[in-house]
Amino acid sequence: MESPADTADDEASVFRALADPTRRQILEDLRGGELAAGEIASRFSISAPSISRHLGVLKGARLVTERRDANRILYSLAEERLAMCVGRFLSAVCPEQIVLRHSKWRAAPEGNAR
Amino acid sequence: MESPADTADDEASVFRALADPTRRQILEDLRGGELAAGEIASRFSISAPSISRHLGVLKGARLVTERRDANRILYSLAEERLAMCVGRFLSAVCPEQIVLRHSKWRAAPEGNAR
DNA sequence: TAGCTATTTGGCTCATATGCTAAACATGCT
DNA sequence: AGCATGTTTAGCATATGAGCCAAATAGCTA
Repeated sequence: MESPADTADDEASVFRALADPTRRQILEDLRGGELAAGEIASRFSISAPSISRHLGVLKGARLVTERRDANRILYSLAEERLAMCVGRFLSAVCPEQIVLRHSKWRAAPEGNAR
Repeated sequence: MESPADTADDEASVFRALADPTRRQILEDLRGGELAAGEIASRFSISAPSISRHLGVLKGARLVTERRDANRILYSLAEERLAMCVGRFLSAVCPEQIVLRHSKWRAAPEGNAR
């Protein structure tokens, strides 16, 4: 089942995940299809454990999903979630500039934490 | 003239600016038009100096512009830049999900920093 | 100039984030 | 079982970030 938390501090975890350039690059790399953790790590000059941590952050923000394939763990991109979370914010701030293809999210609630 | 640095570490400054919920809220607040620093600060429960720092970060990412009006400094939203920077990334990662209204940016170069 | 308001800057504390290496865990193979 | 491979977890060092208060700067008005 889908996790219920989808509008509130969700945005926070997504934008924090996107704050790091390595993580953004991982997402771009996953655009081509699922990749094993090691394959991802080999594209960067930082250690595998560090990449593993980045993948953990992305997974925590639910921007990627993982599945086990024998020895390896394959990661894939949660495109729609990324587009929804970021798109929701973008259309709250500059709705004139952007248009979402799938507009099936709920409008962002007015109550903001401050 | 547009500032020349517009594709490279620009994205980094924008996404780092967006990582903080207070800063995202400031951007949303500026959606209604320009606001003085003090007006912005009064909407939050944190100190004016802290808000000033947040505004500095947003200004550094060129997501807001400032203009002086006598005593006060009025900030306004750089909507298009926000849409462009975030939209460029979004369409690099999940181009199927989103569509930009003004598509007048250059395509992101292949050479990535890593 | 003095005094007032608005805003930023300096200097500090505390928490979080990122990187590393070494060690643990998981899976498959012989 | 024992070993090789792939990945994560533990533990640590250092850097960055966000908050505060006090003090400095900028502009206005008397």
